[in-house]
Amino acid sequence: MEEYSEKQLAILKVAERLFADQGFHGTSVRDIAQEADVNIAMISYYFGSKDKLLETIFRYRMEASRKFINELLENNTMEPLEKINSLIDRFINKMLGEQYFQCIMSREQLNSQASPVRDLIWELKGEMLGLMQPIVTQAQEAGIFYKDVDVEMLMTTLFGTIHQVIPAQHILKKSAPATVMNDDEFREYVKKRVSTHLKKLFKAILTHEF
Amino acid sequence: MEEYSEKQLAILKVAERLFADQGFHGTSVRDIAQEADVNIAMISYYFGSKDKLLETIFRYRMEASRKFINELLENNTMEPLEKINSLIDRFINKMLGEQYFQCIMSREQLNSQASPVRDLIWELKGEMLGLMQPIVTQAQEAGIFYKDVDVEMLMTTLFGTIHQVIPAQHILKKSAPATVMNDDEFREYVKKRVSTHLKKLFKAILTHEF
DNA sequence: AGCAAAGTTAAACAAACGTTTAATTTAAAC
DNA sequence: GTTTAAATTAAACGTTTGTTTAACTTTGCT
Repeated sequence: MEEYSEKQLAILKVAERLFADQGFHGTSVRDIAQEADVNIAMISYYFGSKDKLLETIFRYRMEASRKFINELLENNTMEPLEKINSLIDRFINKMLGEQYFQCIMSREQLNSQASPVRDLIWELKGEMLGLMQPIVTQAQEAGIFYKDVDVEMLMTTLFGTIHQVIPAQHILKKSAPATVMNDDEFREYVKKRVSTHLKKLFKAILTHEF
Repeated sequence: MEEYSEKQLAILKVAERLFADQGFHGTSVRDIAQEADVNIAMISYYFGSKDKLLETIFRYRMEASRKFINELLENNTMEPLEKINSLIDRFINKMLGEQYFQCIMSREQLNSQASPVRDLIWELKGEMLGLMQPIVTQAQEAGIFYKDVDVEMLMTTLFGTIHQVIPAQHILKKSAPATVMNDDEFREYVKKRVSTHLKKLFKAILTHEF
């Protein structure tokens, strides 16, 4: 658990945005330095290398994700379906709230070559699966959820849908209702739409009710 | 509709694999030339530039996708749900059959900067949506499908799930049944698993039956 | 004030990048 | 067999890449 100076945070923030928008190899350290308004040498000075800068971004975000997971583990008073719905909403909020990082994840998980970053990704995904699995299993044993469900694939659908929505937002704007929207309103509109869709999907497949 | 020589096809094939595995900017023309066993200059000679090489790959694959779409449009004798199921299976087959290209699409659709390639992607996605939309609408009007369904989001789920499965295959191998599998058997196993999952999901949400 | 460490800078580094050149070989046409 | 165009090559092109250097400034401590 390290702390970062303002300047370091500025670099991390700019780098995250540029890596998301143009890819890791599509972004030069000079681009980052210029937009963050620091000297090029500071990136190596602070983070060691461009690779380690990416790794730092990952560890930074993943630490937050771990906390996020642990918080979710504490909700014990809810009904199974309420738990699932809460989980869906929290996932949507989390992932759409850090879209730049999610873009980087989308990209990096495609790399065929093994790397520390790729390992971190699948480690985290495993933990997320471990979050939903027991809820479903428990509800299945209690006879509340239907037995014949592939939870791993359901998690894949959850991730996949949200990851697909992130770059699709340009398009969703066109099919949105004609009412004028500022950025915040549109963000809420998207969240609501994904949330409604995923909750319906999960409820239907898990409980066979509507 | 152009034709390509063997050497050109060799370059396209190698480039597609490398772009998928390491990203566009992560792959050098020297890498491509070496693996395709041609001189570096041939790439500029044939395709003009590295950018146009990527664009060529896209146009090549997209032409096939267009044909694919037109074939799907001709199935008129089936029941609505059969049509959907057939569509799901064909999508899975298509996309898992060209995984390298789908990886490139996954990456390129994240680019924030406008480009010919990005336009092509969303154009194609629109066409795919236009493929499912009328089937659903027609069945809704006939009272066979439930009214309250967000087809655009459903299509997002379809794409998202499959796009998420492609890089997740390493992991799926671990949770696969212990029976020994060669590559072809595993590929079939994955297809079957995704297919079963998606069909259940679509049937539940569209018909409210199981 | 004086000193040591940390922070910051412009400049330079070698390596890798995409692309082009000019020379040579191959193939096809007459 | 000669000619013309296409294919292929090794080498060089000028940039850009990530990283390092060495000089300089700021900061914090005694």
